[in-house]
Amino acid sequence: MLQIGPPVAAVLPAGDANVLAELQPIARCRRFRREQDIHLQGERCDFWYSVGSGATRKYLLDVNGRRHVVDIHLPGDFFGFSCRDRHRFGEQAIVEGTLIRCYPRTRAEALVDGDANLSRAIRARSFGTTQRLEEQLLILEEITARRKVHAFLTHFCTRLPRAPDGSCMLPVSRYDIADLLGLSAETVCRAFTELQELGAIRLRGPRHVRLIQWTSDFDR
Amino acid sequence: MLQIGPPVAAVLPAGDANVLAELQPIARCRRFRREQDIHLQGERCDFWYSVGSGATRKYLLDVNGRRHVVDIHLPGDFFGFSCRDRHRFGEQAIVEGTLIRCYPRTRAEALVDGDANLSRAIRARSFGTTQRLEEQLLILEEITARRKVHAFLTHFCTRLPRAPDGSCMLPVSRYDIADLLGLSAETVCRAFTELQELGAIRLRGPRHVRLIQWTSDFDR
DNA sequence: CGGCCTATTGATATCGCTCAACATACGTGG
DNA sequence: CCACGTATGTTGAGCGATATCAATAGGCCG
Repeated sequence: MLQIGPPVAAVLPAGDANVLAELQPIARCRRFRREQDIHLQGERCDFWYSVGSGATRKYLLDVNGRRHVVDIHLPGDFFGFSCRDRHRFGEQAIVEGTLIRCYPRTRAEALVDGDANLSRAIRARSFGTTQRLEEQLLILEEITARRKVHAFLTHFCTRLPRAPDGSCMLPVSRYDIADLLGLSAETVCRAFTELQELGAIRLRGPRHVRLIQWTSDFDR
Repeated sequence: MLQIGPPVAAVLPAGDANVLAELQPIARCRRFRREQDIHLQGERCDFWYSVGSGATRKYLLDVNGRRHVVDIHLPGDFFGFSCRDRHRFGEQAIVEGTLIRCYPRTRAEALVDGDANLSRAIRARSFGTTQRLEEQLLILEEITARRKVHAFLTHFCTRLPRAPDGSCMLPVSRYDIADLLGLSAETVCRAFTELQELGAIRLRGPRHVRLIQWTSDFDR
C-alpha cells in the first residue's frame, strides 16, 4: 500500500509566489468555458500558463479516439512548459469560467533570463510538476482499481481546498478520473461505492468526498 | 492505441550538451556497482546528478515492501532535481560500473544563477523529464499488459543505442519492467512471448530486442 | 559442480472491461 | 410550472485478462 507524499504546494518556498508575481506584467488573463481548449495538441508552444481559478486537464486523444488524461491543474499550477516547439498534449478547462494567465513564452523567458530569483522559482515549479507526475505514476502502478482510486483521492484532496470537516469538492467527473487512472468509468464508480462501504471515504453527493483516517488494507 | 512521442534527446537543442559542460568543473565522478544506491529515499537533496554511462532506476519501496520504479535514467539524463529538501525516491545503478557525475547542489545552483544559458539548459532538462514522465503515464494508462509492454518498448528503444539492424540491448530485467509498468514479472514475460508470436518484436536472447514495423492492433 | 538470479510456462481464482439498463441532476424550452 | 433531453452517476451480468502460486529452464559465477 502506498504512502502518498505531500503536495507540491507544501514543499515550495512560500516566497516563490511573490517572485512569480514578477511575471504578471506580461500576463494576459483569459476566462474559459467548461471543455473549452486553452491550447490544442500539435499547437505551437508560444505561451506558458498558470491557473488563476477553476481547473484544467492535460489530455491526449489517441488514434482510436480514446482520451487519456495525464494531469489535472489547479489554482497556482503552471503548465505549458515544454522543451519542444509543439504541444504533445491539449489542455482544456474543466470548470466553467476557469481563469488562466497566459505568458508569451519569448518574453517570459527573457524575464527569467534576467532574474535569478525568478529563474529559481520557475525551476522549482518545473521540479514540482515532476514530483506530481511521479506521484501519479505511483498511483497508476497500484494493482487494484480500489487502491488506485483511493491513492488518487488521497493525493488529489491534499491539493484541494478543504472544508472545516475535512471534506473536498472534486472538480472532476468520474470520467476524468477514469481517463486519468486508465480505468473504465464504471470501475471508478464501483471503487467509490466500495470505498464508502469499507469506511475509507464518505460521500455527500457524488463529488463531495471526505477521506476517513484508514490504516488497514482494502483487501477484504 | 498509442502513438509514442519522440525521445527527449531528439527535441533538446544540440548546443545544450556544450552548455551543460560548464557544470563539469564542480562534478565529482563516481562509479557504482549493480544495485548500489546513489542516493536513498529520505536522504537530503544535496546533489544533482547526471548519468555518464550505464543506467539507473528511480524507485520507492512501499510499506508492504513492494518496489515501485518510476523512471529509468540513461546516459545524458539528469536526475536528483527536487523542490523539497529530502528525496522521496531512491536511485540505484542497474548495470555494473554505472558512471555518475555528482554536482553539489548549492554550487550547481550558484553556477546556474550566474549563467542564463546554463539556466535554460537545466530548465530544458527539467522540462524533458516532465515530458518523459508524461509519456510513461500514457503507457501506464494502456489497458492490456501486451499494449503496455509494447508501448514501453517502443518508447524505451528510442532512448537506447541501436545496432545497424535496429535491435537494442535492454539494460533492464523483466522485473524492472514489471515494477515500472505495475504488472507482475510473469505477465511481462508472457507479453514478450505474445508480442514475438504476433511478429511485433523479435528476440535474440531475453534482452536483445528488435522492434518490427507494425500497424495493426494487438488484439487477436 | 552447485547456488543463485533471471526468464519462462502452467493452472486457477479474482478482477476489471464491456455492454446494458437504470437513476439522478440540471438546463432549456414550452 | 412542467416536459423533455442530455450529461453524469450507479448497478448488474458475463467474459476475458491478470495476479498469484508453482514448477521448470537457462545462464553466470564462484
